[in-house]
Amino acid sequence: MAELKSLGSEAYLALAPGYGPSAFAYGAVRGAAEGPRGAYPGRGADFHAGALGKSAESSGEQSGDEEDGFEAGVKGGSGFEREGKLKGGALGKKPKEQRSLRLSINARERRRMHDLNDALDGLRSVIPYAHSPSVRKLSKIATLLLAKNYILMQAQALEEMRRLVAYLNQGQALSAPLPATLNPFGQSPVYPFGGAAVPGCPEKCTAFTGAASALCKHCNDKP
DNA sequence: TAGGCCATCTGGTCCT
DNA sequence: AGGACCAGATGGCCTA
Repeated sequence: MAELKSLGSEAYLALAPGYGPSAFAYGAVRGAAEGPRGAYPGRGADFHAGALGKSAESSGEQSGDEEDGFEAGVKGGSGFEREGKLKGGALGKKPKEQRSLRLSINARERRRMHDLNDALDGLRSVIPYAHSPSVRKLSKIATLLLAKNYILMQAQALEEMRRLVAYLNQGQALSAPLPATLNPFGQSPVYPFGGAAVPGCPEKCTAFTGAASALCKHCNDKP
């Protein structure tokens, strides 16, 4: 599970059951190239011949998206469509109008899904995981679950920071224990005191948390 | 070959 | 009426 190295935190990897490390590993290992699939026609990516073949062999009604100016690939589709029928919708319209309307609706839906995928790509780009070309990108579900956990951990880190600042400023006693680490993602540690020891370390650090603070470089440098 | 993931089509529903 | 959103269905690709 080398692909998980970049994450470096079990808490961060605590995805929902079924989408945990094993499921995540699947998504991460498949290779970032993404292959022909996941490439949208008209988006500068090659469209796999299989889909085009399917398009040709199906009803022939789904060849595309004139409005978008590209030949839409066709995978799947309902039985009705494959039978060359247009069920429901656009009732009372001529078949040609029905088909035109259907193609328009399909194109809109395709654009909507592309926008959704773009947003997911944006989310992937800000999630700390292996963005290596040799590592397959996260699946959609893994992206969402990872993002959720990342947000939770960031909130946890922020809370510890606030507690420490409050303690140092006011000397108030804090009872709640702090997270063991603020470096869950294998990134370079960021210390709030510019890489220096917390003033008064180690007395204050141990008094604050009962153990060395993850926020104090001096504490973390100790073997 | 089975299972996972994905793109696409489609009809229904809700909103403007 | 038209568009956005959603969920189901379908089939292709890839990996174990």
